[in-house]
Amino acid sequence: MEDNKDIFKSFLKKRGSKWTPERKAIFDVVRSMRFHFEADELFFRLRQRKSKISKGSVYRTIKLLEAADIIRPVIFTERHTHYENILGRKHHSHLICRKCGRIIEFFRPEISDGLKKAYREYGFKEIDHKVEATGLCRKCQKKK
Amino acid sequence: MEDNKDIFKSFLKKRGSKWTPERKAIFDVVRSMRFHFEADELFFRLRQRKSKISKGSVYRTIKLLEAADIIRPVIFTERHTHYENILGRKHHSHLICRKCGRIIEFFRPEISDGLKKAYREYGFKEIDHKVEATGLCRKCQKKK
DNA sequence: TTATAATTGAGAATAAGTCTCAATTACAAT
DNA sequence: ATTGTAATTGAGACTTATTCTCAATTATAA
Repeated sequence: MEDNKDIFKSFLKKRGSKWTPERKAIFDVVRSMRFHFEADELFFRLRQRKSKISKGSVYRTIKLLEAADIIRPVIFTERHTHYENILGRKHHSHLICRKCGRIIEFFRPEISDGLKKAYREYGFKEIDHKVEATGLCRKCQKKK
Repeated sequence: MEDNKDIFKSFLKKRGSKWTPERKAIFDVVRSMRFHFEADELFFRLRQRKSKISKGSVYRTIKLLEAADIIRPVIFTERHTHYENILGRKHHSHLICRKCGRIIEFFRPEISDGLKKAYREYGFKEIDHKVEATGLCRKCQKKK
């Protein structure tokens, strides 16, 4: 397995882009995120670290991290985009409670299997997929 | 099967809301949409029909149609929300070409099966789900 | 050390969607 | 039919995530 610490730097070098302190700081924060996050959250955490990186750079770097397959957008039917760190993680689906908003990550081989068949059937080359299932969690079902 | 023409009217009556000409006009346009659409598209089509319904009413009515399970949001990683008419349609997944944007709707029993298992495993009561698979269609694979 | 093309910060711009509120309207009760 | 009233509407202001612009700065190849 490649060293995760250098994956973004390598990606940038490979495409002739620069490895700047701003990009390093943003990548560091992203690597520290254990769950889903939004652009604003990165910005806030950078501020906590006394960094003065601008929002513009945060958004710009998010796009680069997406292009590098380090994060991917996960959309939860809200207005702003959520991301998740996918470095070294198994591809998974999301189960979301409509009432309390709790998010559970799960993996089901049947789903991967069905997707693989669909890609084959329509002659598509696979890139990525998202599965978002909504419902009511046990607690919220009781809470009439 | 219930008469689709009256489903929205019944829904509104049942909850003590009014059946207005504006809501009827918007529902008519929605019923005429064969594929995915955005709020703006409804607004534009209403204008073509010489209707002067405001954007506010379009957005408000979209929410009601969602609550009535007549349309549902389908999110394609873009900034604005897309909807699809689900009246009398089988639940399906989307396969999207990253290059040309082509969207294919498909159904795979393995996916329904995997989702059902996930809902059961985590004790969730099912509401809805979305599956969005992205890749490159046959044509775009060739077009290096 | 220097040249230069890429990157940055600051803040203006954009645009989808929401909110406000006075005027209008559907419809239940008379 | 008429009326009372709560719901709905249109118009446009507002919000807010994200993008854009551009002059100043900086990483890096030469």
